[in-house]
Amino acid sequence: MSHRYLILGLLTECPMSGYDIKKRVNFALKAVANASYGTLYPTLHKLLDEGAVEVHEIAQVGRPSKKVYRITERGQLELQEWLKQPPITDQIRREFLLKLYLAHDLPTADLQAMVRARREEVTDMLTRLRVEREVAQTPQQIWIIDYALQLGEAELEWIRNIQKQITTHDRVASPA
Amino acid sequence: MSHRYLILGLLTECPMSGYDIKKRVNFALKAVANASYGTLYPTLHKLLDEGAVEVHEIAQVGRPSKKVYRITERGQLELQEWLKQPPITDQIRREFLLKLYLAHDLPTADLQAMVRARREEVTDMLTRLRVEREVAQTPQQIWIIDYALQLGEAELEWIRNIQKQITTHDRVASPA
DNA sequence: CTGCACATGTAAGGTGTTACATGATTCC
DNA sequence: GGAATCATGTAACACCTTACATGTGCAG
Repeated sequence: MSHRYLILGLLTECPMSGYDIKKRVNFALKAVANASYGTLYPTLHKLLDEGAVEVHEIAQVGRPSKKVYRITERGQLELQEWLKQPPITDQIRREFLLKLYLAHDLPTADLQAMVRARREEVTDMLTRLRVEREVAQTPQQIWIIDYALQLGEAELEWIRNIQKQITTHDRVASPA
Repeated sequence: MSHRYLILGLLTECPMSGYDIKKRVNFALKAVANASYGTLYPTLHKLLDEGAVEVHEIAQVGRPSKKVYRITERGQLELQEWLKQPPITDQIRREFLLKLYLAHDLPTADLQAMVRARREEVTDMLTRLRVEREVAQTPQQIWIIDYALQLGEAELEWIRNIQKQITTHDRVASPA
């Protein structure tokens, strides 16, 4: 349901096509949201049916014509209503954590490899985020990136701790 | 798909009924997973069909008979295979963050209320987690709780920062 | 000439939640 | 008497991803 409001929210910034919305989500919000065409286009059609957006088809030379959607007053009201509702509390879901929990009888070396892989993944993510932070334009965008950075750093610290525990409770595999 | 392995993994600890599995998930894993009966029972039936688990019905006095599921060798092999696969990287999804991002033209007071509410939510969560940490029994359970604690504390710090920014860029509503 | 960016869409399938249905016992 | 705990299950629906289908122009 919140894809609906994601779209309405982005159309508040400026009118856009479905294709543009996807790029925008991948640029400014990829740390916390995503939108596939399979969701995006049907949702736009539905919003159109309900009068929350309106559309203007724009012909282009050398490339397919685009449908630019603009939010209506009605859509804006609906968005404001939603924003005023208390947000739902999303669960932390990490397949990585589930595996770690269930991995009690996996060989220690495998467990260490898993944790090491996750550490690298988080490190890479942090690097990417720091680059993105430089090019971010609005305070809101920076908030989102800082959120992801803060969580990533926290996870790294947690991982270092786990690694100490795994190393000490059993023999160590040669580090990669 | 990972509910399947969550169930297999818990049945590795000891044979259980569907009802028991739910309690166990809510106890040891509620920070990172959940299991509704609507998923649990159909998944158990499927695992039974495929020979990954076996069942023994146990009659009880004064309450419904229970079906105790036990993992088979085949189920254990499947679980080990899955554990060896690299975990998928789950996205951070927070409706709260999305609202914050989209709330640029919401009145400052509303924005502040939203952030304050989130702060309280996280604070409460941390309190609950610290209690749970005391009663946790295995290192794995403590890992999970520590993960949630670490992230929660990171979010709190981030929130304090956001609050400073919101306060300064506009007049302040009277604090609650 | 291969692949990417532009641009829109549909269909099938997987995954999961909520609500409903049933029914005994125990605690307040 | 009402609510919670024990215990199992189904059905309807919401939601989302993947893969497919289509087609042009430009850069390497």
